[in-house]
Amino acid sequence: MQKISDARTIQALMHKNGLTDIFGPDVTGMELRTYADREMICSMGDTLDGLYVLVSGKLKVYTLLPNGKTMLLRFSRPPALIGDVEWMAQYPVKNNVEAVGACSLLVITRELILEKQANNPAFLWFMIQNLSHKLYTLGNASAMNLLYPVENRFASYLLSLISEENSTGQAEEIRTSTLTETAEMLGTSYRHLNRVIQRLIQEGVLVRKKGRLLILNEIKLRELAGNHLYN
Amino acid sequence: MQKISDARTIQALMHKNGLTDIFGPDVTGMELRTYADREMICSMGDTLDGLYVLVSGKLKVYTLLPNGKTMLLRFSRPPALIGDVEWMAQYPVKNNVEAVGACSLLVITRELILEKQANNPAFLWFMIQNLSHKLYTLGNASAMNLLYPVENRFASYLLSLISEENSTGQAEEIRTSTLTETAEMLGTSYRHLNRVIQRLIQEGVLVRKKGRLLILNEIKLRELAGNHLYN
DNA sequence: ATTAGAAAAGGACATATGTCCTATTTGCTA
DNA sequence: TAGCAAATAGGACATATGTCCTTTTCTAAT
Repeated sequence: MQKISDARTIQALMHKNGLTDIFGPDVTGMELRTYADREMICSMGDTLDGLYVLVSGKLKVYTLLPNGKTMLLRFSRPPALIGDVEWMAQYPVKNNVEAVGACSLLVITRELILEKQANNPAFLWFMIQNLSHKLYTLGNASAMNLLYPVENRFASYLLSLISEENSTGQAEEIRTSTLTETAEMLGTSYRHLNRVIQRLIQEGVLVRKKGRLLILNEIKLRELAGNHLYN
Repeated sequence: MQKISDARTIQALMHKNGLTDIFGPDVTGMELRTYADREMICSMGDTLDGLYVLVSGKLKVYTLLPNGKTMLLRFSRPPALIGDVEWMAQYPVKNNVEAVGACSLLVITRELILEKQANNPAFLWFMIQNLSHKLYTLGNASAMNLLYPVENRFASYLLSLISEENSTGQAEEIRTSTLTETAEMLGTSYRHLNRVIQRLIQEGVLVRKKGRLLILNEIKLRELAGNHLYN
């Protein structure tokens, strides 16, 4: 993780992400942090030092279950807030947030929030809209998790991870976890996930290549994914 | 549903539920509505005319899935907000909210919110804390739905429904749905729910009596429920 | 008391998934 | 290049759950 203090860069990102309308044009106390692939933005048990706004890249958000396993909550893309639930309502951090590829986040420090924004209706509305959106999408994901079997959910997971197509017209999985970790996050066993992968290979939807999964039939995969559970 | 306009009653309930601190002492534009058992507070597709605050009784909140089935989201007890997600972020109503027993709700009308509260930081903070709490508990419920089999989830469901113990020391299920509806809301089949009930009867946890389920071993039921999924 | 419809109960068979374990492959380090 | 640990793959057996259907019980109306 690297901190960047260049005020012009920060100002430009704020403007680009509509944050100037909320915080006003002359705000100070904002930081820009960049993270490398797989770097943790925050982990369970952490105390957050502010709110984080994802302004570029993608994040994987997952939680730890009582049985020690993990469970994927969502992938986040800009603009997304990290830490709003825990910080505002003063709950302990219970989700892990991990960079998928390089990411940049603006950090709204605690002082900025407490001293200047706690009574700013524009900022509070921003929070409300963000929380409502998360509640809405988590409700959808929760329903789909209960309703759909692993095949559909894995299809959605893959679609959340594919890189741009290479020159052969195929999309390639961005490997962010081992298959064991992926199985855990999808709430299934490694054994069963492998059955699902095997079946998708037999159906010509996927192919293994050098330890990666290539998507041969993206249309079919989207069909299987239905509503994107993890977006 | 009955509307009650007595200002003294409304003022007393506001004070009792801490709403005077938020809205101020001289607020007008609030309504009190009482609902009978099984009456709908709102249904999918409705347009809400304000925010609802549950001040007495209990509500069952469930959603409709793409396959036409329902799924239980939570039981709500006072103080709980209804309609905050949909109204604030202008999403369509996608949950059904149904009274379990007699209920009373204060309705904060649209005019009151738009004209007097939209820039009231105390009110906005109230919203934020409510949304954060819902997000936190839905995340827990989502995880448990994925992690625990029907037996545990049904145990939690029953514990959310029991009335006070009768003189024989047993708790009795408040029947709010047919078993078919209950199975749907728990995301399982009627057949499987009946297997689970059969097993719990064989284990001496439950007994059937005149079409109702009596809880014989509440300790065991709480053990099975673990974290209360639906509270 | 009877009847009809709804709700409940459960058989039979199927699929989805979990657990436990062994074998093979891959990747990294020396 | 070799060795070792981790990751991957899959067999065998088990449990959880779904689907489809028939039978039984319950409830409400007459």
